[in-house]
Amino acid sequence: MASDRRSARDARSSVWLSDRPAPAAGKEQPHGLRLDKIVDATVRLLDSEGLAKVSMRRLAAELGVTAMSVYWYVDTKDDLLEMALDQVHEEIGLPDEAADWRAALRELACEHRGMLVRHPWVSPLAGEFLNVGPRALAFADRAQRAIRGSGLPDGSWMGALALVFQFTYGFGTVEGRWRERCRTSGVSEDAFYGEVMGRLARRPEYAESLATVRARGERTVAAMRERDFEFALDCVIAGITAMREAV
Amino acid sequence: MASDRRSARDARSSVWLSDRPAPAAGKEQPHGLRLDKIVDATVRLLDSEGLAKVSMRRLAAELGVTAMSVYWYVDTKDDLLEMALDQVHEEIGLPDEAADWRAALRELACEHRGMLVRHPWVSPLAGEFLNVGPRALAFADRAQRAIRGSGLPDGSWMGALALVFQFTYGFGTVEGRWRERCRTSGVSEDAFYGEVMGRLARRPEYAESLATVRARGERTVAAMRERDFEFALDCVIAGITAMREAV
DNA sequence: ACCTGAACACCGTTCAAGT
DNA sequence: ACCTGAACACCGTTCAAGT
Repeated sequence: MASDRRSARDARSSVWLSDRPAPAAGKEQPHGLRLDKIVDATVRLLDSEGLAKVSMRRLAAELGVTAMSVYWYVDTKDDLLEMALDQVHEEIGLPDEAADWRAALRELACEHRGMLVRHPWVSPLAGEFLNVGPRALAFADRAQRAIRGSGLPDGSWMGALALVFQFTYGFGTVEGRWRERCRTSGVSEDAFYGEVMGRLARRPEYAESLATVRARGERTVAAMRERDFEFALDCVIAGITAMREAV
Repeated sequence: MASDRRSARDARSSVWLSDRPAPAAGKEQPHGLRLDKIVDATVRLLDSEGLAKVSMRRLAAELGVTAMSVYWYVDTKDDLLEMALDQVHEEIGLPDEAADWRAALRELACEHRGMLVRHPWVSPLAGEFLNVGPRALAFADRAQRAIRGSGLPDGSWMGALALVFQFTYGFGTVEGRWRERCRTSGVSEDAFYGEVMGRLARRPEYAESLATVRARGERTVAAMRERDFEFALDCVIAGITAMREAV
């Protein structure tokens, strides 16, 4: 519980790997504070204000309490962010255990991307921390059961998973950041895309490059994105299928 | 030039998309300051101290100048970081134009990963900014020429590139962060890996999951990483090859 | 044209004190 | 056991002033 806290957060550790029991809910306190309420408030604040704007003081204000009260429940801001990071992994829907490996991988990839896009602050945190909380591990676990059914030799399992989920991580990161940028500046995605393309087109050296980008032939940013994501997923599945015999 | 600066950095823009000419070197000033020297110093500081530790005051100290001097050459810290971000893209070696598409994509993927690992601060910045500086575009441009030779229908080009380079982005991000963590805490990668695995093994619910991770059968973290990366690349190439007829 | 110093409105966190 | 207030050592940036 909160009373015996880890002394300091050393550079290589994680809340989830401490020797203490995992951060638990506990019972309601006089001021209505409780670890899980604090984490929920953190997630809400991250969603509405973005990672850069979230501070311990701002969060405390949201909870109707002083900044230092939060430190009774949490050792450092990083620990709190790590808990918020794991928290949103609960949103990732896990495919039915009976699903075949292709369907399962596809569903997990879509769910992963969706979570990253709904919470653009997740990407930097997932890159910074180990991301070994219980919900993140349940997701990783399901992915591993999926790849075990692919027919790949077991030495290739982790490589294949890295391909799928590092791809969704990168794709979701860029997509989420792009959409957030448009949202906060009140510009439609298509208008912003047109603006960026127009400015790049003024540099003659990138003419050929822009032609490649435009070759998708879709009219909206959203349509191009779906096309790219779908094709990439098809490509991965086809690649795994082909590699089953290749090794 | 520095004298007529952009007024303020609006949420959706980038130094590279401003109406003004691209940030240029200019000539040496009395105090030895110059934009390119400032950017170089920023890169060095980011490499040695990490993104979190780099501040305008710290950078200025490194340059033997007060914090506010830097603001003569740069509008905001974000603009400066964007220039540092583009700067390191110069390290990415571009394959010979005669190389076939497979060799070219492989080389670009390896170079991209290498850059990300050498500069772990690049990942968060590449996620945050548009990354449309001249060096980043030259890299993107070469990748587009490579995929054009793959035989894929042109509507799939961007999807295939997204797959390759979002994967290398995610892979390089995790690898770089992991190595930095080990470096700053003075633990070997293998010792740290053993520690994390040991702690996860105490949770019985992840037994099957850990078995999957261990199936790679390599003895060092470095060897596992190379195996995963190689397999993922093979898989992408095989996938693209297979998709040429599929569409 | 270039650089400085003081100031403003913030941070995360420590520590002693309150109830 | 839980919460507060003051303080410390920082931030990015503005602004008026120096040379």
